[in-house]
Amino acid sequence: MIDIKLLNRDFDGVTQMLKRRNVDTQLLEELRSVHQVFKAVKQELESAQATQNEKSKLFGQYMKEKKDITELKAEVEANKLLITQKQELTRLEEEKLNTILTSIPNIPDEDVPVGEDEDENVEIKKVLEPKSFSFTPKEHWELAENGWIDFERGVKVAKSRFSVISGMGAKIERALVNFMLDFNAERGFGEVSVPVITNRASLMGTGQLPKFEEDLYKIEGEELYLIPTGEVPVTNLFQDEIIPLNELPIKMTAFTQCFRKEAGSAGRDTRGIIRQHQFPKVELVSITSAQQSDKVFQEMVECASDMLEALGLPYRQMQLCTGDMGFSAARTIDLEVWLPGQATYREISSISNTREVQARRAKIRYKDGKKNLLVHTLNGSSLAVGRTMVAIMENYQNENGSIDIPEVLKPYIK
RNA sequence: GGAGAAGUGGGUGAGUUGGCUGAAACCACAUCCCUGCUAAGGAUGCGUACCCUCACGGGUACCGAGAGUUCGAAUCUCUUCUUCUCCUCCA
Repeated sequence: MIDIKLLNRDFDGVTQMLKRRNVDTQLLEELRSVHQVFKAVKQELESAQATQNEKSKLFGQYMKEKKDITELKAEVEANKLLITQKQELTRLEEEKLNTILTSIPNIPDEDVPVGEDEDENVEIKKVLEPKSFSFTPKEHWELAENGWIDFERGVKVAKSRFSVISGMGAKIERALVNFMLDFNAERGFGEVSVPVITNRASLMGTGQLPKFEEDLYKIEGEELYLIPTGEVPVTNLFQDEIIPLNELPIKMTAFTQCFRKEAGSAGRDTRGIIRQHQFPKVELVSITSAQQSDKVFQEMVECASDMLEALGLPYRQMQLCTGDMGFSAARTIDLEVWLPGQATYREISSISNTREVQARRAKIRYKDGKKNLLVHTLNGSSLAVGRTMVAIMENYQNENGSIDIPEVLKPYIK
């Protein structure tokens, strides 16, 4: 949700910035005019309410002084009607306002490259040379014949895009989670364990709702949803709070399962566990002041990057262009890991600074002296665990189909 | 799941025969004064959001949430959520 005051103050500037994300200028014009109408109507409402308060006070006086109240009563009654009308009007305008407001994506940072889609993302750097194989490297689902991943049984107990990890695969998955959490802890990210089901308010707070409902699993009969990412519960931990400045930045890490319907992804990545309805992920979330946010963003990018390096997985950093960024993000850096089986880099982490956008929705503020300011919220995967396992399988495979285990994971595997 | 009790500002906690209470008091906190030594005393300020105003200042809403009764509700009614206690149940 963008800052409506900023839009009013600098309409052309905001319009320019949002144009880079293909937001229709006309929509912004409409937003501005709806806001004007809303303010006007609300003011009329408030002045009618002020009258009502005044007259009601008089009423008490008259009663005490035993004065005649029939005239006053008539006035007050008429005014009451007016209030009801204005209330209805105000409600309608506010609804319109919110509908537009919640449908506008975040303003990209000025230095974010403009582009249509992922083809125009900009590579920042490549780290670690993909190793060359003396044989044709297999894809992870072929390697999974070693028993690490059981696709059929996943489908049996649930449906397609679910799988079962077993044996050494399961041990590695668990080792990865522990390794990641420890790694993050060392860099100052405090561990939290949170609900994987959240309410509507939380999903509104981080921007998944109202626009992306079709990709969420909803609990039948309740206003509850399975989380599509740990970002939702962790960020919303501070929903509606005012945090003292000296407690910032708050840096957290959490391991959760994530659930996505993958609506609109039919036919993509149908083999393997790259795209599942349920997947484990270790998440990083930070809550910072405006001044801290760039620095912490960098720390998060480094944290995830160094983790890949520690695991010995070749990757590249990509700066997403305006067209490829998520709805709430002002800037995003994706980490893409090298998959020898596919001979391509695939997303394994995505780190975003949403600036004030989520904070405004979730009402997360901090107190700087006497002022209450919106925090900046940042989130990023500290690697998707499933995809990390895929990367390990493919990068550490031997010709006979066996898979070596990265050094850093060995202490975690008994 | 069943039966009771309760939900007020950062905290404790008044207010529940409806109007003068957005809300006493105390604590905490902030600034200033006094004092002078590791403590104390005094003054003032101290919720959130939106709107009007260059500013001083003013308006509206909010006493868990939503709806209702009323000229007027923190105070009455209904719904709902949460917490606590007692059962029941359970990893």
